[in-house]
Amino acid sequence: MTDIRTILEERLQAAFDTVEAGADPVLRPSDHADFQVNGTLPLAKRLGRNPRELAEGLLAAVDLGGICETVEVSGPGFLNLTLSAGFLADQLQAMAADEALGLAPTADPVTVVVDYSAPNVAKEMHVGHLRSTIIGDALVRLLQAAGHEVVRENHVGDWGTPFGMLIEHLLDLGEEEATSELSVGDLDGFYRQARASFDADEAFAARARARVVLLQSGDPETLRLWGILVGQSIAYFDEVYAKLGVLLTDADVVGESFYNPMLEGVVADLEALGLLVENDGARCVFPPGFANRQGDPLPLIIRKSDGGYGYAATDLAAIRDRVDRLGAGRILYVVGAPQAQHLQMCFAVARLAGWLPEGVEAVHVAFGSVLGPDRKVFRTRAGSTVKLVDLLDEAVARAAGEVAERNPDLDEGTRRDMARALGVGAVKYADLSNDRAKDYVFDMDRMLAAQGDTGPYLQYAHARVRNIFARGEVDPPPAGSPLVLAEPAERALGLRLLRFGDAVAGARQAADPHRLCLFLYETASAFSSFYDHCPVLKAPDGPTRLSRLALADLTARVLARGLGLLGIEAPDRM
RNA sequence: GCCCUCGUAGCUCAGCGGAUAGAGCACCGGCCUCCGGAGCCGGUGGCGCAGGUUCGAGUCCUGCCGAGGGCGCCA
Repeated sequence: MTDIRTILEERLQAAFDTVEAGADPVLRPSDHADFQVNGTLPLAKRLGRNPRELAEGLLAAVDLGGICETVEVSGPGFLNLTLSAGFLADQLQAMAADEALGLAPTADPVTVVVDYSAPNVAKEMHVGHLRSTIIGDALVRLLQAAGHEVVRENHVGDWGTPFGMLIEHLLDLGEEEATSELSVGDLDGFYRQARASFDADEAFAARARARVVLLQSGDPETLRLWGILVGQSIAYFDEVYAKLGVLLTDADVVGESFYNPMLEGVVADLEALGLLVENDGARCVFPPGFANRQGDPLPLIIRKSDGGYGYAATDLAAIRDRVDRLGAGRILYVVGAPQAQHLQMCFAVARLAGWLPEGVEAVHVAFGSVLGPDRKVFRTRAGSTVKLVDLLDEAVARAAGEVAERNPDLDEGTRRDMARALGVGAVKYADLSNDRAKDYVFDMDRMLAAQGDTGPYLQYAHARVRNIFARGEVDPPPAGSPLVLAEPAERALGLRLLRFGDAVAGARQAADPHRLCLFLYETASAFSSFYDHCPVLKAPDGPTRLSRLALADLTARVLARGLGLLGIEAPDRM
């Protein structure tokens, strides 16, 4: 099926071309009609003509027969388009018959590498990882749905100086004891103890430093111990991912250590290109356009004065690997906003070195911080970071209370599934429905509220639709069933549903899931209004009943699919 | 000091250069002859300040004020 927007744009373009070839009609949704054409005003300005007269002329020239009920010149010279109910009904019928709900695959699929989540070995996942993981997951789903080849990369922090003390702590505890501690997910406890020994015990610190050297020199026994830490942590991350219901698995882990063998080449090649500058013993690149607080050029440190590699070296190696080995046409970094400058510098250096060719896009999909009620970075009352699992468990537990109250008749397993879908969905939706770039205040009461722009409200709307069929013991009408949009609420819902493709495309192009959230909330609202005003099972006649059932079914499918693209479940009951 | 992001209703947020700036929460008032009231319908209330570009600015540009973040060997 061809979406309405495309159809309208084609017809309008033909009319605009008669006045000035290529003039953009600037078609937009409107508060005053279904769509409005804004392009008349700039065009009139350019031609020095009266905008209303020009609009009148275009109105006469444009062929919208069978599509629009009315087209009129309005205000200073806009064209207001009101679609005909019959056309809308036909479009909806086609959409309902389409498995993909009108979501068309992209014309130019590329390989997109999405770098997200990135927890640290032997460190707890916290709310910062929540944002990266959830936003990244939604973007992966949106891109896959468009037919892009998506490579998920979880850039786990599995290398660096802290591993000296972590390995020594592991030895002090004994392998078995350490393994069991890590397997229950007390990662922060493990890390804290290691840190404490390092700070308090000089002998331990010396062992830790020696251990770093062994690790970096590839000592087999040290690598084996390191592998225990990494393996246990990744197993733990997998549990968290499963709890979150995201697509990431341990197969997507491409840790920092993966790039170790490539670092020497990064340095050598930068050297050969003449980009590397020795500065205070460190080897740096100074990409143009970056300055420090004195206004001097800002370095990207590739190799530290102690001979170790900076994380910039790893990030550059990753870019090369993604372009050369994975064939990336676009790389998305779902990373917090504070790292903007670092990433921009890496991209700049990669461009200078020719590792990031002209046609390959590198995009920092930046996001703001999660704040506590005091508007400071979210922490527990004790001042430590909040464990992601604790947060999820609390959300699910609260949802479970709600579910038990409303569905005392259901068996425990079903209730548990519902509570999980509800609790996790609430947390995800709250995060995704905010503008990525902004900080947001974490408020569990609000995200779990059943009213307002929340996950539970959307899931409820979906469950309500599904329940029409369960309660009425009817199946959704077969594909191709005719629709009638007689009531204003039917028309409003129908028009809303037809904008699904636009909403999905917009969210994908801007890498901004909150646009899809907004659409889904509006859809749920439109459905609720429709459901209140238009009896479905008790419709006045057979054709109306069938049409409303078809509209209800399409609503359920759009909500479920839309939520699915965000990584949020849509249970049939709740 | 320089750079980046953000200032929209009491609170939390939408708003793709277009008309009278929209929601939700809270508050006030309606709707149970109703298929799920976790709902629907209505009301009160707002673009940080000052310039500029434009036919038209919440949106783009400049300056100021305010908040957060970044600014050479942690990732």
